Amino acid sequence: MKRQTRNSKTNFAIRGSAPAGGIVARYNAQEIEAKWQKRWETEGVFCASDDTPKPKYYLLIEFPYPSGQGLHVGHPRSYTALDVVARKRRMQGYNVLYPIGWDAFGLPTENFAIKTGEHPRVVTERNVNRFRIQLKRLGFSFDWSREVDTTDPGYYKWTQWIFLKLWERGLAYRTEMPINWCTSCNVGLANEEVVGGVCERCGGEVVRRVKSQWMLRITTYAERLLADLDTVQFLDKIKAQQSNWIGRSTGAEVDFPVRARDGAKRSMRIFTTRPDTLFGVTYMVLSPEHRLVDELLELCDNADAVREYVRAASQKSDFERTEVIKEVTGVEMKGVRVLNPATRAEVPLWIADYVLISYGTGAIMAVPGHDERDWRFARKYDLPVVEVIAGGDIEKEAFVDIDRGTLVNSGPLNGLRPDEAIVKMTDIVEREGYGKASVQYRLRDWVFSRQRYWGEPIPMVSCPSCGWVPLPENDLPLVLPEVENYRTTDTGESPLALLADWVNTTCPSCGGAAKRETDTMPQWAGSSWYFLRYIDPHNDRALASSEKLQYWTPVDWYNGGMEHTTLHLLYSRFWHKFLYDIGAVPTPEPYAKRTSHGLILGENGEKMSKSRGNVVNPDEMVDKYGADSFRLYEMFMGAFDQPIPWSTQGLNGMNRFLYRVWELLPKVAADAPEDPETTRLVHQSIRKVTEDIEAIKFNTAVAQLMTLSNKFQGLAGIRPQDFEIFVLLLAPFAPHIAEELWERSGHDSLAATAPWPAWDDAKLAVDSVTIVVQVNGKLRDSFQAPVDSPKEDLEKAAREAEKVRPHLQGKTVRKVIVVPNKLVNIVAN
RNA sequence: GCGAGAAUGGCGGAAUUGGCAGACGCGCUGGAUUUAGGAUCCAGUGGGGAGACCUGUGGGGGUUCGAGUCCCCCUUCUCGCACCA
Repeated sequence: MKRQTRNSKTNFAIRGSAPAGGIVARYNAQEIEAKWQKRWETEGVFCASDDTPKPKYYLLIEFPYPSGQGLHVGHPRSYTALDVVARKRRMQGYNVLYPIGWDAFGLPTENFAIKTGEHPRVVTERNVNRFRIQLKRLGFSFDWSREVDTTDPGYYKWTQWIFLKLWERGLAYRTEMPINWCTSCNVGLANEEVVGGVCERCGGEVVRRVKSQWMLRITTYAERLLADLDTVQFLDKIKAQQSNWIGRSTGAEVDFPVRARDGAKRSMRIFTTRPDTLFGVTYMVLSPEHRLVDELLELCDNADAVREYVRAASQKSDFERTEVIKEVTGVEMKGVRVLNPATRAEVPLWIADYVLISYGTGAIMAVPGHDERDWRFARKYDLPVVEVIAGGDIEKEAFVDIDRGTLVNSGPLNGLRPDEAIVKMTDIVEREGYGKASVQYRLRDWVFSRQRYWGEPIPMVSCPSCGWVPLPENDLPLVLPEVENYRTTDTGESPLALLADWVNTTCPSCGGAAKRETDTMPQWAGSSWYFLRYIDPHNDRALASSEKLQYWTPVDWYNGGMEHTTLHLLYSRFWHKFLYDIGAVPTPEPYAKRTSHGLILGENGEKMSKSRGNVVNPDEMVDKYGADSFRLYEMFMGAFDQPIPWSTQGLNGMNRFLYRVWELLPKVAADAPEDPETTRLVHQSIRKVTEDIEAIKFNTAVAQLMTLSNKFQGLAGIRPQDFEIFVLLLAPFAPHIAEELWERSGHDSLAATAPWPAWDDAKLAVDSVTIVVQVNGKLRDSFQAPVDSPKEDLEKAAREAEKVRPHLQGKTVRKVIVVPNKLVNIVAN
């Protein structure tokens, strides 16, 4: 029996010793937290107002995917951080919008449905309910009245509407694209489901299957997505990732005439960032998927070998094609020659899969002397290597340095530096008419189709006479129909393809028989604009009213994980810019400021996951220690942007801290004397907590609160005004206990709506400072001196300091450095 | 390979216009109180040394009266991208 009692989940603090006098009840987190959560909710304290003279502040977190596992302790790190900011902003007089919703379409739910046969909607609803309960227990100041759900037809109506607008503007189109296909599950896989070249679930072989799919022309926005990074406050590393992903390169496109035995006029266009090396071209390369390969196939002397190479390349998975970097392969198109327009020399034409069809023009000029890949290839197939930039040793390796070297063997470019030669050659190419300056982006268009059930249906109809026809806006939302089976079909179509009644429809344009699109949208779709819906979540006439958008956009502060700082951020910026262009939103950028948090790892320092068995459940933590301790620990555990292992013992420490804070209450006394040191610490704390929250240094803000609490603990009596400031500073971090202490301090109003404390610079001033004395840079002594003492006084005092004199014995003082208010360093030998 | 970031006690981490290294917390040690302790309170806690002192921020150089902090070189780790012409 005894064992059982000891192991039962009870709040440790309840078992603490009775407080002095026994007047105040012991700290009971559960009781306090339930009480204040209820009061906040009944009074609607955290509902944002759409009609107030107050300045607005819009805080956004990445909305959660409601998985079957429920919340784990990693989720609340971001939510708590911005909750701290939200609560502080309200106290500072802002009208704060801090919303929450569900990114509920997606694979795990669908896979669960496939396994159990339960409808994804039912599963989603259950998961959302669980998440909601879990989040509410943590006391976040979300405006729950604005909750959105991407799977709600009232929501995805507008996701579909945006798609129609994109189609109208020519930004949505269809093309053949390969998908990942698991040969064992017989199902199309998302990239993240392919791990190490095999299916994540069954370990089966994954091959590429070409399918016609919807694409979004994000590349049209590449330049603006890059340039406008200058107009937003994203952490530098986030900007760097965005800019790397867009990957702008400048260079030139050059047309090379192709000579084949039929004598027809053809040319091959290439992109190069190094037009300065044009004189060093020794062969040309087409990617295996290039149009010219088909065209030239029958004109070359080794058609069989070429056909075989192209076939083999197409069989390779993406994984194979990119993984085996060291081994380059290719095949020459014998009998076909390419003319270098600059030198008039003929060079051979090769096909190699190190050239990608998806970048530039899918064809390159090979300069083995000055490009590593070309060098490797030339070595393997014994192709000539010509030096056109002196400065390296091209026998040993390609000389790719662009900052040094001199052009040689290059006619008009000889003697120039590479950077000069690039400019000059680009001019020549343009003047002579066989090329032009060009900019290329690494960014690819966005594959927008998923052959899945649990996503937004794409509102398009395929008509044999009209082609692809959009649904009229009035027909939106196109509701996801019920199906019997959630598996993709054997042909790789979405399960929707099996619903003849749904697929077969009439063409909105000509009224003839037509078929609906059966692909659905990717999970990225709903999450690309959700922050706009929070602004006006129940509007059925627009995605949000323009007045409300005018007031609330842009999001003032968006925080999320580093794992979403490329794709999600880029996609939503793209959609937002598009919406801006069609006049649907008032700002060109969605987020004014973006920060990111580090991952919370398991106690063993490894990534938290069910398979590793190191997942920590926040419910258990809250049961045991309370939401306030939990929130404090999430903020205190380490630098916000660093990954950090969880420690339940550390959380226990926060519980102890709150217990000590609670025990301060009986010491608060109206007649307590003012202690100048305490007053100074109070004002220092106001300043530090105020500034640290803005600087995302939540851990040091909490540490300052602990320091102040420790100071209070050492006093015989605490002045009420000092204690109340402490309570208000604590309120954003541990809001429940703060409300309780605020109430017990005699307030009827809420701490959540009290004004944020202001510090007084005059109170920070000190009248004496500690002066450190060094001899030859080593610390020997220290003494107190009045602020701003003259240098002479400090030097004199330093020379006479007790522990200093022995170190000066028998030495000559060469120099004395005096830093006012800080230190004296005596140099002697 | 490219890009970004990091390396400080037993652990998480503080400290950068260069000026007392280790704030704050965890853990640990000793003590008090207790029927009991994963409760609470008090004291201690980078390493070495009885001590005055010596030594110490991944490694090696440098600048400086003075370097965790600035400069050069190197090592290791984390994240993102990866044959992008």
